Amino acid sequence: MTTVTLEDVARVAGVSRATVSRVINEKPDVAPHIVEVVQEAIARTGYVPNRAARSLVTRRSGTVLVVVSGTAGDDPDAWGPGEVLADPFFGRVSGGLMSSLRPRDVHPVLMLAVTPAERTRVVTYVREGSADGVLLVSAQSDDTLPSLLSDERVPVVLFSRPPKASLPISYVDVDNRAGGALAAEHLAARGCRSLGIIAGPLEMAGAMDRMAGFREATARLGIEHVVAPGTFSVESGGRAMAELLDHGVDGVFASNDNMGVGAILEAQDRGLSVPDDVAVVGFDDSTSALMCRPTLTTVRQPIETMAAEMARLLLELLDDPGLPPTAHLFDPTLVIRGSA
Amino acid sequence: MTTVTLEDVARVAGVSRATVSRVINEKPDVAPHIVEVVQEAIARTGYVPNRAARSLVTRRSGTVLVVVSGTAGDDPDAWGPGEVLADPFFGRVSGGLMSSLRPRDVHPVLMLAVTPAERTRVVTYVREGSADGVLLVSAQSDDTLPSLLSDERVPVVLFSRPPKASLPISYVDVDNRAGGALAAEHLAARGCRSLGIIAGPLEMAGAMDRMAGFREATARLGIEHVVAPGTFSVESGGRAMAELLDHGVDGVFASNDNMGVGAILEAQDRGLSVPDDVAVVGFDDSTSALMCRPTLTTVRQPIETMAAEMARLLLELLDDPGLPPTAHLFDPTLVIRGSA
DNA sequence: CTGAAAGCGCTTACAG
DNA sequence: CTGAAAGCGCTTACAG
Repeated sequence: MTTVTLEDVARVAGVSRATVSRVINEKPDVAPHIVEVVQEAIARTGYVPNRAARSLVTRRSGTVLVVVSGTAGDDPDAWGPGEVLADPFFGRVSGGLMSSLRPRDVHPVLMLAVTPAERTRVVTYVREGSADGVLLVSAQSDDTLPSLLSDERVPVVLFSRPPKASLPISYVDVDNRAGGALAAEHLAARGCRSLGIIAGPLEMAGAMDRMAGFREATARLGIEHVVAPGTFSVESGGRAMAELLDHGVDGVFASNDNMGVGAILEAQDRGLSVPDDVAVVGFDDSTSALMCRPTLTTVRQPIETMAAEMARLLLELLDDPGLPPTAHLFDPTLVIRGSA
Repeated sequence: MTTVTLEDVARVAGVSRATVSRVINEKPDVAPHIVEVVQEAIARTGYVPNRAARSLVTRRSGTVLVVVSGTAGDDPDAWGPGEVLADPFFGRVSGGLMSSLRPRDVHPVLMLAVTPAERTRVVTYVREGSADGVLLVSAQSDDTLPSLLSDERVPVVLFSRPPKASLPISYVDVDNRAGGALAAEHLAARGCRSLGIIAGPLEMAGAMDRMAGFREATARLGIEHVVAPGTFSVESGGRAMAELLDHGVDGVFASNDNMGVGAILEAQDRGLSVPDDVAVVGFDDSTSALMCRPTLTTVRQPIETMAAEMARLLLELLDDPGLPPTAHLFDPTLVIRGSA
């Protein structure tokens, strides 16, 4: 199985290497009959272009880095990159990315960035030409990777707004503030008089924004609310719900669906009825929203669509590096089910 | 930002390109003081080796393909590659792969293979040198990709046993048969007299094996059982449970946790108590096992460990292509919780 | 222990 | 419309 090269194809076709290269890259101005002869030679020899050789001259790898970034933290229950992978959220993001990447024959390389060394590795990976750009799924707002990439002029698009608003970086995000408001308004419209919010990890901008939107809306509506901390896990949702129930709330906004499920289970463990004694609204519209009874009313974010747009933005940026950063904020929608 | 090359570093260090290359690749037999000078020059110039140039000569990409394969099917509820990504199962596999790959600085490229063209693309990708080998997460037993890769002599390791036992391919898998037996034995030991199994998609070898193991055990124990079909989704688990309950079963084995959750919800919707009226055992020990009440008793497969071993096997194979195919079958364990 | 030189397999001005 | 030639940035025998 000695590998076939351009040279071999050229010999078989009786033309020069340059001509074969032109046919393969579908350059115009090659005589039709030559194209035919060359294609036949390619088929007969089973030729496949060597990517490294091509990359060396085109300076394109045909690959983008998908980075899941954040710090692991000490809390094993925390929202580190490891957990991100196992969360259906990441799978949905991957699926969305694929839908934009596949048609362009660009492939995603997965990388985790938790330590400083790993963050440097991300930059190096692009520098060495192994990938053309970065799709960054960054959770924490104190993550230094976005500004690192921006400083190093690495083409990058973020999933979720950048830590510093001033950073010249493209991103997609859902309007988390509006989502939090949607939850508050729905609970109020149901007649809830005493609200609670189960916050997400506050080092995440999205969790912060959901809470801010919820707060603003309750203030506007003149309803009291109490806050309990959570980590986005089912268990933390249950613990937070216990706190909130001790405060006598009758309506709860869980900052993600997993915690919403935990909240429902906790209420039921105490013999309370959802939504009659306490109503619960989640966030995400993930598969877990259907794993409880009643099913979870939730604020939906269109993750697949957002991810697809994210990839599209990066591809655009690679085609035209001069493009200014653009942000695409998606509207959340309320999905009403049984829990509120 | 003109790119720095070996040549530049060599000039700064006052040595030859070859020497710089040796230092970078940590070859022995370079004078200590030269090593120092070169490292300084590298630091000062900010040099990063060009991966394409290196690949061109070493014929190694430092990358492996992670392929999720299968046919999409007509049923939107079916178990296609798209759903595989969103399933926590895949996330756990990714996490496991990472743990073996990262220390070796090998990076996974994700690829979906649903159509024949995409299956060919997998082979081409390795042929063109874009990846050194393939980690294949293949669901369906009629998948042609394993034999295609084997025929083309592409280094590959499967997650789950190959469709044809005769194929000379390395793989890791859980002993699904033993797992099915574990479930049957546990239900029997609990005193269940009339069992049911919610089967997975039977085009998947694993689903088949779980059922076979369950069957063998019930036969051995002299207990009747009835079968209902499922697709691995929560909803299909509920539908199947409805069928089984109509048959009056008092113990159910769901071939995965999602269906187990669906089964519990269906029983409860009918006013039945789990586990008193009907006991339920799942398979996987995924996060969803904790999203229901009672929590789900389940047959655990050590996915992360299996995936890590899978990657280790491929790396080994790449280092020594002559190695014979090896199979690593992992033992399932029963995790007893509230549902059975 | 170090350097000069060949070569990996492509693409792309440059002539013609 | 086509070919000869240079060059992309490395690694690796081969001498010394």
